[in-house]
Amino acid sequence: MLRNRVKELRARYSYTQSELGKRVDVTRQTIAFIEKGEFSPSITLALKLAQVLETKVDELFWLEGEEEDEK
Amino acid sequence: MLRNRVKELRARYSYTQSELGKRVDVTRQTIAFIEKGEFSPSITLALKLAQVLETKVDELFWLEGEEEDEK
DNA sequence: ACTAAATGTTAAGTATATATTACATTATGT
DNA sequence: ACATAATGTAATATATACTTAACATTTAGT
Repeated sequence: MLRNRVKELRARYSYTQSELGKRVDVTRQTIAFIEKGEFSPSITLALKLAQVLETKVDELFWLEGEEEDEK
Repeated sequence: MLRNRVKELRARYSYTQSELGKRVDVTRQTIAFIEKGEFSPSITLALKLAQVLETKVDELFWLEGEEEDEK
């Protein structure tokens, strides 16, 4: 399960979803999806987000709980 | 431009591409593509790789050079 | 030299990230 | 109360990550 702190850090900088999206070059819907945890962004986007939000990727995103694949 | 140290760290652990793939639950071709820098993996995969290779995502992957989108 | 394992690489398919458009709801400022 | 900005959310389309399968080349062990 992928978790993240994007919404929290975005609030800290008082960025709107649109503003943040513009800074990392994606649409506001993409930011919204990420904040809702609906998908796992590319690492390129994650790196840009960490850069803009002045943090480390490892502090912005992390894996939590168990994997559900029993493989 | 996305760069990474996967091949280097994989060598340090003497993992084969297949072994590493198995540990992070992708195929060896996916590992090969990443090592060649052919695409930008999901952050979920990047986190798993960092975990298995005992490093941080920010040390495994980084953005280099200028963005080519003039937008 | 032989064999098997590891890697390089390519093509075609599937899954999913991201864009675009659109509309509804909520917050903010006047 | 009104207008506008910000957010929630959903549908459809496109780009790209990732899989599967296959074959060729290189490497390591005997």
